[in-house]
This record gives sequence, C-alpha cells and structure tokens, in this order.
Amino acid sequence: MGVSKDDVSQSNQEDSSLSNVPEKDTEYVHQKKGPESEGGASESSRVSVLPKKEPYIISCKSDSPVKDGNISLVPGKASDSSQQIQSQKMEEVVSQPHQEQVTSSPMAENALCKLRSRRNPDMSVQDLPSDKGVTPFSEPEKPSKDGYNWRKYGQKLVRGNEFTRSYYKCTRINCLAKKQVERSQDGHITNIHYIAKHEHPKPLNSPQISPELVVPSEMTQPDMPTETPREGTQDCPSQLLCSV
DNA sequence: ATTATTTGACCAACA
DNA sequence: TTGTTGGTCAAATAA
Repeated sequence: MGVSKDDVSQSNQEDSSLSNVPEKDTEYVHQKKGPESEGGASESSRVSVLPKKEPYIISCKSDSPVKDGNISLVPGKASDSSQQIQSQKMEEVVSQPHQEQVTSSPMAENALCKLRSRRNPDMSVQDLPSDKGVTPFSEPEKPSKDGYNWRKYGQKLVRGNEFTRSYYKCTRINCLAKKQVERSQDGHITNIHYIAKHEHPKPLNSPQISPELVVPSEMTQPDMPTETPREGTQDCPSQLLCSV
C-alpha cells in the first residue's frame, strides 16, 4: 500500500506550480504550538523560517522549486543533512501532483472516486468540512520520494481553507521525523516542511531517488550540526531548488 | 489479518 | 476571556 504513491511521480509539472503562489509564502509559517502528545517532535511544529531552538524544519515551496524554490530551515533537534536531502527529493514530489490534478483527470478522478467511496460511498463527498477544516479532496499521493517511508496521520485545511496540509510521520519506530505537505485547493503542492530528522538511514529500497538527488554520505549522517542551514546559502540544500 | 489512509473530534497555543 | 487556527489522535474503511 504505501508504495503506490509513486504514481505521482510521473508528471512533470512545470506550469502548474506558479498558479497559486501565496505571496506570503515566506511569512506563512506556523506559529502555533506543539502539542505534547507527540513529545519532542511537537516542538518542531514551528515551521517558521525564524531561527528558533526547535528542530530543523525544511519548508519547500513547490511553486518555488520550479521557479523560486524557497526552502526554509528551522533549527531544531533534528536536522542536518538528512533534511537537506529530503528537500531535494521534495522538490520532485512537489512538482508532480500538479499535473495530475490539472491535467490527468482520468487517473486523478479515478483515485478520487475510490477514496471518496471509502467514507461516503453514497455521496460524492462534495461537502466541505464545516468547521474542522479537514481537506475536502483526498489524494492518495504520498510524498515519499525523499527516500523515506512516510505515513499520513492527518490532514487539515489551513490558511482559511486556502491550503490543505497533510501530516506525515516516518514509519520508522523510533524515528520522529515528520513531514507537512501543504497543497493549494488546486491540488498543487505549495509547501513542504520537514520536521525533525530521521533517526535512521534511508531505506535502501528507494528506487525513486536519483543518484543525483542522493546526498553524500556525510549528508546522511544524523549528527552533523555543522550544517547549520541558517545562513542564506545554507538554506538551500540543493541550490537548484533555492534560487532565492 | 495486516497495514495504510481518511477524516471527525479533541486539545493546545495564539490573537 | 473568547474565538480562531493548527496539530495530533483515534475510529472507520479500504486494499
């Protein structure tokens, strides 16, 4: 099951990304709180670009990667290179969904139909969540292109229902790594945040990762505080993504 | 039977 | 103090 998300990988979204780019993407950071339920990871919920003491968080604007490529790193307990790596992959992930949503209707619709039938076999689930803010559209795409295995544990509408945020956790037992994928109503991934870092190396079986995307072994080292991606240059794990 | 996903509900932090 | 927003949990469902 968790492998089928690769389906998204076959799209080249290039034009899509620009459609809805919140001008405030930079400021659009989460300033909320970190529930204790998660323990340490919760603290990292600050995806803000502001350097705090929280775990490193990498946020990539999908529209950006293609055009602007904004990646924000927030200092935290986790971080380092692994995340940078992820951000690279992220870029790929980010780009794909666009096309599916915009162009590939057959597949997208098909998937949506299936999903919808799950909860509301009878109704098309057109009705938006009233207050909860749960995303109206659910897509089976899992941004696991970074080489890690993620499991989606939540989804919500944020920013006035303007964006849908999906919450992913690393499937590893002791791994606190989390990922937040923000998508516009159009289905375009507009932002991806990496919270905390993986306590384990990437699974070997990640064919999705291109050799170019693979980061040097040092990048994969969990304990490399030297990376401190706070500097403007460091923010971009891959300068390709961060043109800013 | 197992695993992953979806989504409503609850809780916490901030304005 | 209240309202809003965000994050996570847990139950239900599907593959």
